[in-house]
Amino acid sequence: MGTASDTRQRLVDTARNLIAASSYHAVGVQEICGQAGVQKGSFYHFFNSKRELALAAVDDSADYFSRSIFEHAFSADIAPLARIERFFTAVYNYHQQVKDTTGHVQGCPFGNLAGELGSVDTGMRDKIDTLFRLAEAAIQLALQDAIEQGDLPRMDTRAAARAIFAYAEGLILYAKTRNDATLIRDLGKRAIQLAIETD
Amino acid sequence: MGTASDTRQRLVDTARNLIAASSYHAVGVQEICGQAGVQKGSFYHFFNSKRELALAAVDDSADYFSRSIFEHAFSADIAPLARIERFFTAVYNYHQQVKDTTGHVQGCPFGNLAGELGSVDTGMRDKIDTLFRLAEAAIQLALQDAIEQGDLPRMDTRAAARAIFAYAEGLILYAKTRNDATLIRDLGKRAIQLAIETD
DNA sequence: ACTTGACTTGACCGATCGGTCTACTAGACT
DNA sequence: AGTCTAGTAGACCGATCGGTCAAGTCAAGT
Repeated sequence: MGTASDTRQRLVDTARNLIAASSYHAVGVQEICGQAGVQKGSFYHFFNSKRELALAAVDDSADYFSRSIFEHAFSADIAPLARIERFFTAVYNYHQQVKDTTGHVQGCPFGNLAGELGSVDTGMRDKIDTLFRLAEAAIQLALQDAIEQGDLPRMDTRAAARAIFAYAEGLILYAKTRNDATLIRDLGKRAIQLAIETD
Repeated sequence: MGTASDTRQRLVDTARNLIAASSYHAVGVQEICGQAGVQKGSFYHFFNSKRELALAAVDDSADYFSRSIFEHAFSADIAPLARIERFFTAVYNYHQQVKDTTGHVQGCPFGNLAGELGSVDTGMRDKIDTLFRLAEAAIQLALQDAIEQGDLPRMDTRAAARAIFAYAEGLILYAKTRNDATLIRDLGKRAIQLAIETD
């Protein structure tokens, strides 16, 4: 049988775009349906609530970024430290392209949602937390490989990976408030400095 | 004459709290009025719109943080590098205290708003941008003083200050998604590493 | 005593919110 | 041919949204 129609996916895609362009609460079910060319009844056939669609949209976004950024940047055949550099430039490229298209640096879709809903919807927060941990793990692996290859001194790779990822999120938010994606590219070069221990 | 009543300030305070606890769009004028003990009509006597109140609330929050964190951390009689350390611990203290009170790390009120509204309300975005630049300037001054005192090598202090502030925002958002403020304290120690040039 | 104007009150507005419900269509299975 | 079910359609719901408005209170200025 399989799913005959692409209605569900159209809803997810539209929600992804609209929420990224503004915010969860600013986008209505009506607007999503309208832009997706779907009727209210169909919406609630596929999703029990707006929140459920948002959760699905986050999953979908996670898949997208995993494929388009993470698999590309953190491929094992790249030198470990170069992976982290690639990650930041890939993030820059993405946000620059969004700005070219929409006129605005929209920021990290996950970070934005975490900021908006994190204190109110713990389910959403936990989901984003899980995604962030995956990113953190990829960075940590790169750091471990770098140490093994003698490119970095021994260190607490978990803390360093956390610092680097938090820095990435901070740069993205900073780029959004400046509406200038190049900050990610320029300042991202300093990320590896965060791996140095300070006691 | 002066302002006889504290109605306006009650509205601002309430808006500050409610928006920080959830988000701009999630809080209604009705809710703000109810919690502040103010009638709809009075609200629109002091503010032309909900947005205008939010802008006033941001200004008010900026004053608060300027007094409670910035003046404390960036006082000129403290050793330059110690100022940056103090800044991060002050930020940690604040978010830990919010968590103790509310159960949630609420994140940076400015960063949250920038994430929610930055692509939609450029006036709000510019206001937050201005605030961020002030913070950046305080950090930059500390770095310059540190260089003069020989605590740091010569460097591009503006870029370094931007990196450090973005890192702070990133840590706060990260702490919110983990609901764990201690990340700010622990990882904040690495901030000064971002001042090191990478070419 | 009277005016002025800041401030308060609360009913009211159209629009939109998230969500429900019933009726219908169309393709697959028996 | 008949049944079943996933999906579509769109009217409808109460609640709430941001915002308006006319009527009033009250203290200061003259």
